[in-house]
Amino acid sequence: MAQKNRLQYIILGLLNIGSKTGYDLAKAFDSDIGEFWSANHSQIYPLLKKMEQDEMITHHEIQVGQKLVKKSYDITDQGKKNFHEWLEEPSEADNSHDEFILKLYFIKDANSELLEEMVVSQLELRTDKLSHLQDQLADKFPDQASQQANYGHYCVLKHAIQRESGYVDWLKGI
Amino acid sequence: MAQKNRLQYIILGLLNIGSKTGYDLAKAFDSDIGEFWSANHSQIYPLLKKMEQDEMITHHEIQVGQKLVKKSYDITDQGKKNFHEWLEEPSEADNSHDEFILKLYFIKDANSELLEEMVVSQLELRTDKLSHLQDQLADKFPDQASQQANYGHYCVLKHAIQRESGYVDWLKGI
DNA sequence: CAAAAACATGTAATTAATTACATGTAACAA
DNA sequence: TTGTTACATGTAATTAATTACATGTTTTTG
Repeated sequence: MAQKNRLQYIILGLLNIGSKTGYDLAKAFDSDIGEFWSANHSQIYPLLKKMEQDEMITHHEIQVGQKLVKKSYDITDQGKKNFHEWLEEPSEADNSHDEFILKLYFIKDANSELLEEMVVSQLELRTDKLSHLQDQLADKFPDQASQQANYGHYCVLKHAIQRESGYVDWLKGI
Repeated sequence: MAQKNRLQYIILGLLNIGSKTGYDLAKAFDSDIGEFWSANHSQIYPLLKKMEQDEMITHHEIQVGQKLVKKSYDITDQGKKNFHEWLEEPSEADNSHDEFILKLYFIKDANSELLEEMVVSQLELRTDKLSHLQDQLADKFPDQASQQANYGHYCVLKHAIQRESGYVDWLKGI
């Protein structure tokens, strides 16, 4: 395996909401999901083909206008099973692509038990990370002189702390 | 071009600070830089080779112990030029890999004019984005019912706003 | 009605990135 | 001294992702 192929799960999640074309899926990355993930149509169309081979999804054709036939994709039972297994897996606290946010996006029910579990474990992960960052700050930039000496690095660390701290606050509010 | 190959600039930035081995560079992604970027040694070593061919860097060998010879890399004038050109380019407000943070990390001087410019343009970009997100929230989740109906999506949008808002505050503090 | 924008679907070429494979040295601690 | 951890450097195989190429239809707007 080279990567977790999370795009696959995003597609499953989106199709779990309802039937969609490749174009619809691609569009989702221009708005909502684009907030924390990106994908191009040239990545989506081949993946849809592969996912259909793997029996995660199927498609039906829709006649539109005189000539155009579009493919609308649907999630299969196997696809739903895979999607839910992914949701239940622990999420890494990656700095770039945030898998937790990604999973959260697909939780509909505010009172879901899964949501509760997800938030608790993520909160643990993030508070650990925050205290680690705070240790680093104290260690590397103990005084004003050291802060000024490497201002960019100092700012970035401050930013990471603020981000993590905001993240923790937000998690607590869920 | 398939991507911006920002790893190249990170390496230039790190070598601009001082001579380093491939191992040193790889280690940087376990601590500081790991906060907002990732790279493996298997990506770094081949890239170092390529960058040396492109005359961005050179290396000298260091005898250590009885047998081991390590390669310590240095940035060339051309490399420095390229690095500074990158710093001066506008940074995208990507959601995953944050190029602005990346550049900031390499700014030493708190009173640098470049820093001032960078912050101003990034602030503009980010405030625009924030207001766009706030519009989205008002549009998609106007009442409690809509928030509950799609709680995960609501949380994610709230998170994006909180993140952007924190980002803007942090930028203002630089 | 004509033009433009949005819809719709793909492939090809290239580059980026991960995981796994592969090997060996040096320093340090028990 | 022996085992473990950290240092050190690569390659190979695979997958992920971007950019560019390619084409055509439908809907909307002026």
